[in-house]
Amino acid sequence: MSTVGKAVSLLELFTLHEPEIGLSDLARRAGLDKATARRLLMALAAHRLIEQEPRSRRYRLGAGLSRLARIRDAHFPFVRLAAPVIRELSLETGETVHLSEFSAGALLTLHVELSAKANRVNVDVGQVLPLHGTASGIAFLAASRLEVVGAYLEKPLRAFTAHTMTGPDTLAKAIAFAATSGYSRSSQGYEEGVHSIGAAILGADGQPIGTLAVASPISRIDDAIAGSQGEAALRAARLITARLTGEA
Amino acid sequence: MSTVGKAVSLLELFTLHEPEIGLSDLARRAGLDKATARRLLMALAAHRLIEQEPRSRRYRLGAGLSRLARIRDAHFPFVRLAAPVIRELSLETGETVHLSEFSAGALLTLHVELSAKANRVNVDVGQVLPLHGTASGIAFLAASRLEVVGAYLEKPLRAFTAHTMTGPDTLAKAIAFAATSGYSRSSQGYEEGVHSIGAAILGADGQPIGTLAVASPISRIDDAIAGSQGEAALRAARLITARLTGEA
DNA sequence: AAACAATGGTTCAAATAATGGACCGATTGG
DNA sequence: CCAATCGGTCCATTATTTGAACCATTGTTT
Repeated sequence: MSTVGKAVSLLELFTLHEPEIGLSDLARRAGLDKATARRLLMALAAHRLIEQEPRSRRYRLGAGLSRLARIRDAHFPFVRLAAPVIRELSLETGETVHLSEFSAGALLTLHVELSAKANRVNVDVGQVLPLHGTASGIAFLAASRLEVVGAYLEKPLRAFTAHTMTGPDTLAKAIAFAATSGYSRSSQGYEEGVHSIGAAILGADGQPIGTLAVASPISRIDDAIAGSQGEAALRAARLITARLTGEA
Repeated sequence: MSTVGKAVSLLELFTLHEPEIGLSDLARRAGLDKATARRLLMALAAHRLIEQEPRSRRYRLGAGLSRLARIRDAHFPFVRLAAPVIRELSLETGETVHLSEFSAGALLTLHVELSAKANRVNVDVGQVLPLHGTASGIAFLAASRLEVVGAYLEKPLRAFTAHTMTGPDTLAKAIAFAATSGYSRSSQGYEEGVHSIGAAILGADGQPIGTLAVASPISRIDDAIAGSQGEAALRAARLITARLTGEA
């Protein structure tokens, strides 16, 4: 791996649950030598992508990241524009709703609005979703150009649960449903007991850039509820698309 | 410079005003070979810190930065922690109060609490403040290490109004005042008719990371009021510092 | 249309920067 | 009090990065 890749993989070790990590720990988990890890951390710290807590000497993500993210978000205000719509959709459906952006062949979860119910689906920001096997992914594929879909379906597809759609035929069917109805549906394709409804968000060029999805415990879902969630998800996705492309 | 440093300096070429840059341009500005720049960009793109617009083939900051910034902000909630204190200070003084973070040689306004009065100072989130010429900046310099201050004062300083302090001597005096009293004072240094009182917020290492400032119409200010605003600003800044560093 | 000057992207021998085992002093915990 | 772990440093060896020369393509100028 490139040196830069190693440095970035150090950054990626930090999570919401573990925002500060010591040197030895970082080196061990990244599979690097302690000396190497330290040199990389120092290089990152020089640009404020990493900070070091002076008391404990542990490392954490730096302010430079916030700065760079602000620049990106100002130009590409996906989350900022979508967040209120996502929240509204969560209140309307009473379920957890999450927003994802397409990036490097997968969907990256950017924002989550959790259901207020005790029995709810939990999704983490930062989670990477495959294009097959999640409602978000199917909705994304359904909005993509055919050549993109074809290229994706050629590769072997991993099954995450016993219900994951891996056959090209069943997937094509699900994609066709999403293409006609405007929303996709996935029952326990990624995690047992979770039902999801997805809809694609489009960029200014009409190509999909991300998705939103309503995730419910399967026990609360029947066809009528799924249908109304689908309509609501589609409306929300179209609203975000319109605002993003300035057609508001 | 380390390879990692070069890669990060590529990221730092993107700004609010120029969020997409082509390969040759990036290489030229970073002082790197085209081939080198591209390899670094590819390494960054593999981790989603950079994206490439497929049509124009230009590069932009990637979604991974937003992800990492979210993790950092969740753990190091500068604005979230400071906002209630800012609000309280605004209510106490009856004036507009704003919060800034040091970033790339200047202060970036992150949060504003406007005065309830009709005649008030308006400040915008996102506004960039110079270190000289604003009360925030003087307070920041007064809390910085001497070498940082020296380096900054060496460069020629722009005058924003007829009252802007640009001479090293007058600035040194203002900094000295801020260093002893804990708060800085600037009268019409950045905008005519505006009087400001600033105080620095410190990180865990004792170095300043940002500032807050009380901004009033100059017609409402006399020395006694300025003094009480200064004491209040200092208390508020210390409270935020304490909460940030966990010494609450 | 032809010539031109950019652009993004690729290759490979040479040069440079990254690597990691050994080591140090300081904490920590049994 | 000792053993284990921590963060941090050193430097000969090694592997990665480097950049001039090279395409193919695009868009501009003559």
